[in-house]
Amino acid sequence: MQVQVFNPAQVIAGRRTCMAELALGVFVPGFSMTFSRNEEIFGEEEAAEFVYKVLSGVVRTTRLLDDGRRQIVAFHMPGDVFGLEVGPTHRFSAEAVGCCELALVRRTVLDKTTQNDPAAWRAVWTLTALDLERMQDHMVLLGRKTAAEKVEAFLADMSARAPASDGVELPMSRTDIADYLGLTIETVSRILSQMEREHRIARATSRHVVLCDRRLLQAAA
Amino acid sequence: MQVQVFNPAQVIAGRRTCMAELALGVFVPGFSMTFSRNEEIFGEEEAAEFVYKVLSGVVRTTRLLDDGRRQIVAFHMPGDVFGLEVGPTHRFSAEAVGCCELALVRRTVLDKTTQNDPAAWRAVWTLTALDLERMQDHMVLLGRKTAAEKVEAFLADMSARAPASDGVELPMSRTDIADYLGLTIETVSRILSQMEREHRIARATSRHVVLCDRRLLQAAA
DNA sequence: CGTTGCATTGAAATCCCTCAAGCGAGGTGG
DNA sequence: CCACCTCGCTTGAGGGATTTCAATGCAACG
Repeated sequence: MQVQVFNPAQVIAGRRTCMAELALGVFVPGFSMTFSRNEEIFGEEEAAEFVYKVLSGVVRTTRLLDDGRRQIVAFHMPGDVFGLEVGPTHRFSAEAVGCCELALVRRTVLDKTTQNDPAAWRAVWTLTALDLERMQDHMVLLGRKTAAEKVEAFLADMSARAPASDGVELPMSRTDIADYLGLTIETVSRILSQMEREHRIARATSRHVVLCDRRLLQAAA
Repeated sequence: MQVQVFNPAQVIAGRRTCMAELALGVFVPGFSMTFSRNEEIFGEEEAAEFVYKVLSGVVRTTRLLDDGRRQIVAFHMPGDVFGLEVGPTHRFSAEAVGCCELALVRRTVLDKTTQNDPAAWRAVWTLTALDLERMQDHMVLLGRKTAAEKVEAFLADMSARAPASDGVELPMSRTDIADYLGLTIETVSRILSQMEREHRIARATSRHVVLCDRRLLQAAA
């Protein structure tokens, strides 16, 4: 997949300043930016200068192996914060799944905010800890679930996080889904087709899925 | 596997009070306890009353699926902290891999410490964030690596975290290794045998492995 | 010396991947 | 407006990595 590269230094001119509520009750000055489809937000090993919050659209964070194998570590939906690191550099890359708008906050600014504010620290910790919980759940999926179970869990999760008026609108490609679930695009496609044959889902378009199965809907709630 | 159950309320009598350095520079009053092989430290859904630090031995945290499939989320080595939750309950169970000694700190005591101390909060956040980093690395392994790569990565990791005088002393069973790597015991065993045939490792006993391969040793460092 | 638990090994089966082709929507240029 | 291309998705056939099932080995222990 072709990925455009974004260099923050060049684009600062196009920023719009704003106050971002990074976590519950923690407001910090930052600015917002838009990214187009597949545009790189930051890359692996890059200096972690900013913390990001999704205002609209979806972001994926990914890890690449030398031979091209890719694992999507997370999808970030509106309201989600990402890019906060312990060390000085990012440990994976982030790209816009579709066109999206982000709030950027300088790491140094965030540090200054939390320096004397335990409540702000608790809020930041909660963000990270909730992220950790999500990762742990996903590890069980990656390590111990079958392809069918993976896709079902994914649909249920997306249905909960990005509900459309009628069913789920999947913002990402089959390749993204596969790299998130540890599968191939073909397997994802086949399982969706089979679920449709069994009337457990219906498809308006390839990206718009309606959940019909009782169990799926329950898992989504 | 048979798992004994531990009920903290019954055992408080046997505790020894101590000051635990939960995170760098953060000392809190707690007490220490010992657990025997396969003894349950806490269970899924249980109230998260304590935070734990490994003093000696190894602990595994696991998630169980209804049909018995198991995923080991992490192994905790001496110095590691585990059991700290956002919500009121534990999200997985923890068991002693072998006989081990833990420091227990009441969650309420930790909360009181961090309440007015941003530095303590930063330390706690760092613990959680480093945990998150480890989980993210492990997700790539689970989702995108072959069985051979998984075992190699595991040996390298254990070699770095639990180095023996000569090679690696694996404290956990093949079942534990398999459930950590998303494989079966048979596959783990076969790959170790194959690595031995190729003189990439040597085995003193089934639990004591010596790394011979250049690449493995490099990965361990 | 039998039992028990853990580890290894083999043979067969299965799930998922790889390779390859076809399909359909959307965009571009003649 | 239609031919043509591209890109993402689907489908099929075959193969391979890993699991499953089953048996054996081996060390510790009573």
